[in-house]
Amino acid sequence: MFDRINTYLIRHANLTVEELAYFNSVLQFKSVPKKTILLHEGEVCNFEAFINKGCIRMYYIDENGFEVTLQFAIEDWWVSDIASFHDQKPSNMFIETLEECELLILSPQTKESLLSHAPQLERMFRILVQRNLSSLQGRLFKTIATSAQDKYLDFIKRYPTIPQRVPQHYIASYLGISAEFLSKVRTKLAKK
Amino acid sequence: MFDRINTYLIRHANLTVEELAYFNSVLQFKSVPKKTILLHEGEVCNFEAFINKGCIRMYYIDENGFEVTLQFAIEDWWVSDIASFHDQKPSNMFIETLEECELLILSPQTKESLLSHAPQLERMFRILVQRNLSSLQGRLFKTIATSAQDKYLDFIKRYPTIPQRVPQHYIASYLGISAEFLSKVRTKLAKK
DNA sequence: CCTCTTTCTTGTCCTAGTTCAATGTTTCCG
DNA sequence: CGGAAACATTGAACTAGGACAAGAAAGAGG
Repeated sequence: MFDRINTYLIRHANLTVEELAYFNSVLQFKSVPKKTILLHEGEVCNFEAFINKGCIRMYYIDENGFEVTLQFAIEDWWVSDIASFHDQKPSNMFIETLEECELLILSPQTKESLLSHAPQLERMFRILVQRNLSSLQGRLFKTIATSAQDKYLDFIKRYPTIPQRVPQHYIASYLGISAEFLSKVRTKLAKK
Repeated sequence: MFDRINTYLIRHANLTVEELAYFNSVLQFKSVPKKTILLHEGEVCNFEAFINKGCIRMYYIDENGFEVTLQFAIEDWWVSDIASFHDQKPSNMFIETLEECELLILSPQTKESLLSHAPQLERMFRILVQRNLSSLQGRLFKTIATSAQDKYLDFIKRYPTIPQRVPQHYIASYLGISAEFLSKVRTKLAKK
């Protein structure tokens, strides 16, 4: 049950055996069915979840019901609305399982106590957020600067396993194009 | 010379007088003329700079010379390509002064020693990055989901002082629209 | 195995925003 | 002060991608 996260933690932080055990002991295991909304707009996000198994989508919805997928997350990813989690303020996004999921969950309190037990985890979490930021920066650039086709090609290259796991119209909403247009892009690509 | 950053540090971290003094002692002050490129694509970013005075722009350029402004930064902001700074790998962005600037600079080494002297700064930097991430998430959403006009209105509301300080076509490149179209949006708005 | 729902495709028409080019306006610096 | 850059505006022609509609495929769950 903790194999996956322990491999992850050993790779990303320098923990003693005791710290690792403590980390495991504060995690809450949760098995969640497909299509469960883990966080609803307006709610305060009270989890930071490590995905042991499954696939999750984070997304925004605007006043007109228009959806934008912020992120797909699969095994070995952490999922949370950090802003909402950290400041305990209402979120403006949704987080939803796309498959049946096994999650290992930190609450604000357990995270706090974890950080005081093993302060070097501050560093791990900081680096995690930094990588996230940096990849989002690159994504914003591509979103603005490239054509729908190039964005799609880039996506399947970057996340080759995702297209097999999630409906195509979610990918469109990640790329910032309509589902119909993505379909057209794909048929055009297939003809080559 | 350190007034501004000390006010900032007192607000964002819990430092003793000695820690604050140490922080000041490792900062390198640098006065930089207008239109200076602080970081060029391909270079490793070796600074994290606090803006004491002035205005800075971070941007990407693609193969066709198309520019995307990632961020404007003014007084009290930290500027850096964290990914490049942290991993000491080549950057793919540019950082350029738009006005004459006064900067207070951390190098990778001084930051490291700072963090070992005052570990609670880990937290401050983590939160800094988190806020950044979260505002970038919101921006990506708006970039994808809203019209040019709404993006512009949102921008001037969010950053009311920036339009007075930076050329309009840079704002267009921040919003992800052409300079010409921004001009049209503005004249349309003015007619109301 | 069948049915209901979700997802995907294809076509037509339409529009927000682009590109290009020309002109006007500032700014800044020698 | 004057002239060259840099910046902003405007218009005309064009296009990438959107919206809508209708049908085809494909799951999934009883």
